[in-house]
Amino acid sequence: MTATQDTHTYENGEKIYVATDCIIFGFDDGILKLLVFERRVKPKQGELSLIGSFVSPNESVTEAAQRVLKEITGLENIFMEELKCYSDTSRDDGARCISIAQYALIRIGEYDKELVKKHGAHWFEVDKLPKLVYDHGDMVQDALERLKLKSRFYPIGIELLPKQFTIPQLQKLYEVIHQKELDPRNFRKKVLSLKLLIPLDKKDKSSSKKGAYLYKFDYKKYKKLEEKGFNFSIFK
Amino acid sequence: MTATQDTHTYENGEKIYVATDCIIFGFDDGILKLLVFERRVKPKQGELSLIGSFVSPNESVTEAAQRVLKEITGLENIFMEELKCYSDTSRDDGARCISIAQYALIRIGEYDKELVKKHGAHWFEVDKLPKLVYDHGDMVQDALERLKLKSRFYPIGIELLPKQFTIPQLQKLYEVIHQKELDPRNFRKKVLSLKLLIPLDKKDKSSSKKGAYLYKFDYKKYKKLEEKGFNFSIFK
DNA sequence: ACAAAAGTGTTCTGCATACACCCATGC
DNA sequence: GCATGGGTGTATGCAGAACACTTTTGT
Repeated sequence: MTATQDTHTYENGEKIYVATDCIIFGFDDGILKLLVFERRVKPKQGELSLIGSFVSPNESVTEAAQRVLKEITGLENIFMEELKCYSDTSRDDGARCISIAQYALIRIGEYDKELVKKHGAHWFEVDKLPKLVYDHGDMVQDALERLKLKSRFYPIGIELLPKQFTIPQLQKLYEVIHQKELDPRNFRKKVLSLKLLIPLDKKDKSSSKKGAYLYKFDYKKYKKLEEKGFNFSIFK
Repeated sequence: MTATQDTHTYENGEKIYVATDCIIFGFDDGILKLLVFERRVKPKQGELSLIGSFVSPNESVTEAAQRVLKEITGLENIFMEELKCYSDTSRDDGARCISIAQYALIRIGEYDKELVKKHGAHWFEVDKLPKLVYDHGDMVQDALERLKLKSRFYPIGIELLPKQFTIPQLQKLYEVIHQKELDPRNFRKKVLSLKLLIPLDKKDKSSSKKGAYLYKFDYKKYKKLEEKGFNFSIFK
């Protein structure tokens, strides 16, 4: 047993492999999807896994995750947050390895399709997800829970929508994340009352004949409000 | 750069020291306290740090934290939750080391005083906290934020109170955590309306002449409600 | 003309807020 | 008998929940 007093002396420490795995969510026309990756090499060749990497000695865990994300999707500066650390001794069948999982929310229209294809990654609907290797399935479940919780109080769902979006689109997103139907009148009222959507006087006609007004999210205003301790909740 | 496809092949992985640090909160008669530890050995001898340990190859991070907590306080089966991973390359001045911080909430009357003394640990009031080594100060700030957030929606504050407690005690706890005065009538009404406190027909006279009724928290009932997706919030 | 989705307004109810007084007891 | 903290009740307002109809336009 490593004696408590000895942290930061290193003598009693043994090194461990440290990895990060990314749970990459996308929202495609009413459906929540996950970017997973088909393993091309042994072990577990042909099986599905999250996209991950070892953390190298000259980068933080966050940097490692950002590197991975860029490598696969070409995207930078996107929403990504630490989920939790997976460290069961039995989680892996090789050497001892812990993984700090991160979940990312991307706009599904914006990633680099060539890169994704090149790496053998595919989008799967979250509710039709096949088995993933090791504890990656748990990671996805935990990430879904987190998304559900966090999106109630923080506008992170916005990161999954195109920069310009309609209110029905936003509603559908919340319905999918929370697996719950919402009343369109009350939803609209609540969302608009927050005064965080900027109307654009443009319509999106892709999903109806009448067309729905486009909005964009007022990041600046939200940031100011957040600093003042502002807090909202979409449902009770 | 570690290629993404190679996770779980280990060839490209380099090992890193993995530690865990515990942010141990206690609530002592209206004051929120933190258990910190005076370093007896070099480096940083005499400075204050959180209690931590390296994670050994045959234990999970959680197990390591539980081991540390037991070693220092004698306590087992207490509330502890992962906070986050601290992994900046510059966070330490020795070898590369990441730390997965965990915060724990203990009943300050129940720990083993001999053990704590033996290890050179002391309680400090959180708002009079001296400088801690490395990024431990950040960890404490982050833990306080988390405690604030989580205690609004989950009854984790209970873990800081004696098993039998009064409503004024509970209120004081919330006031300290949220740094906000609460109306005693409304607080009482809200708390009792949840029907999660079992009245004990006993009074605690330690803080008033009249004495205040003692209650205990109905863990079983809460667990059932939680499974059904029940959700409360102490404030708006 | 009609189907399909977008958009609008009102009522009701419950919960958070604000607020003032009596109670029990040790000193 | 008085100071100290504990305990109770009520009025108000706001925000969430429930709910039905009109608008636009492509076909």
